[in-house]
Amino acid sequence: MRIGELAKRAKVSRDTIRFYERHGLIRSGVDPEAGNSYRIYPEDAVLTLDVIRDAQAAGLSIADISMFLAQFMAQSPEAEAGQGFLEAKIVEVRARQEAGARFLQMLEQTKAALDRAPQDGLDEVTRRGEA
Amino acid sequence: MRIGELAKRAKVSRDTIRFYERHGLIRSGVDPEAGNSYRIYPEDAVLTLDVIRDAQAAGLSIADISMFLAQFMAQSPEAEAGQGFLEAKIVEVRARQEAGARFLQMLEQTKAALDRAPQDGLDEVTRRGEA
DNA sequence: CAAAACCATTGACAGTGGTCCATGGTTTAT
DNA sequence: ATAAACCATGGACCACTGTCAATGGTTTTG
Repeated sequence: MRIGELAKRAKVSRDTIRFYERHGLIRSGVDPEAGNSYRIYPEDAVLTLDVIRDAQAAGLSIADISMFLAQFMAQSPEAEAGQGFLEAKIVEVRARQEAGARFLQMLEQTKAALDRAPQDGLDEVTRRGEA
Repeated sequence: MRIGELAKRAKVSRDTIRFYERHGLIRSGVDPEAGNSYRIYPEDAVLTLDVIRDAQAAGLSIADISMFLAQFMAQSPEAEAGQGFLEAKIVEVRARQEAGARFLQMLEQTKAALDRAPQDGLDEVTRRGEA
């Protein structure tokens, strides 16, 4: 498919796709039949873009995601080097998820306290936090 | 305490503390006794910096965190306005946590597949993904 | 067939989250 | 009392993650 359709299906801008492609997260080719310079993206590029979104939510940088996708796609037996990378990212992401979960609880407790007593402070949460 | 001690205790740089302060995430005063311009930070600034870290892990921007802290500290009954803000952030963070968890699973599965068969592709994960 | 819609490439621009440096003052330790 | 360590302020600078605009070519559609 061409960039416009991919953009629409994956809900990202064309420019973002080009940005990712420049950074090696997405690959494309050209149709040799057609005499134009239009890039053709494989169907699974949509899925790749979904993965990129999730990876970003997990806190990975573009460079990280590029590494990950290389490992993930790895048809070639060039693994080994990236073993440590995956392990490191797992540790990192787990920590970030835990921190995020902690903060989510604070958000929820804060809202709950404010719902309960919209006109005064929220000592409850603060006291609970001190436990 | 002074900025150096806070920096050490919270494990952030002095410049980062100043950056946060400029953006309203941290507050400080000066000791009127001392004739200097050194800023004094309250004990709980350490905790605030911890919260900031977690909030960033949850994907909040500095502006968001500023809003949140204002709600959280809210001694004043100026709540109401921020009710919707908290709700919105909760929804947002939950979604991000789920996406992050999804990606973490991919990471784990990819590593597992690579551990199992370091020299060939990782069709298992791919096939599982297609379910 | 002409306009509208699409595409590629290049490079400038923007917002975010810091970091660094220069300058000059203050405190602490030797 | 002097050097080392600390502090404040201001502004320049940085990496990252896009976004936009200009230019010129291609396809689709009415």
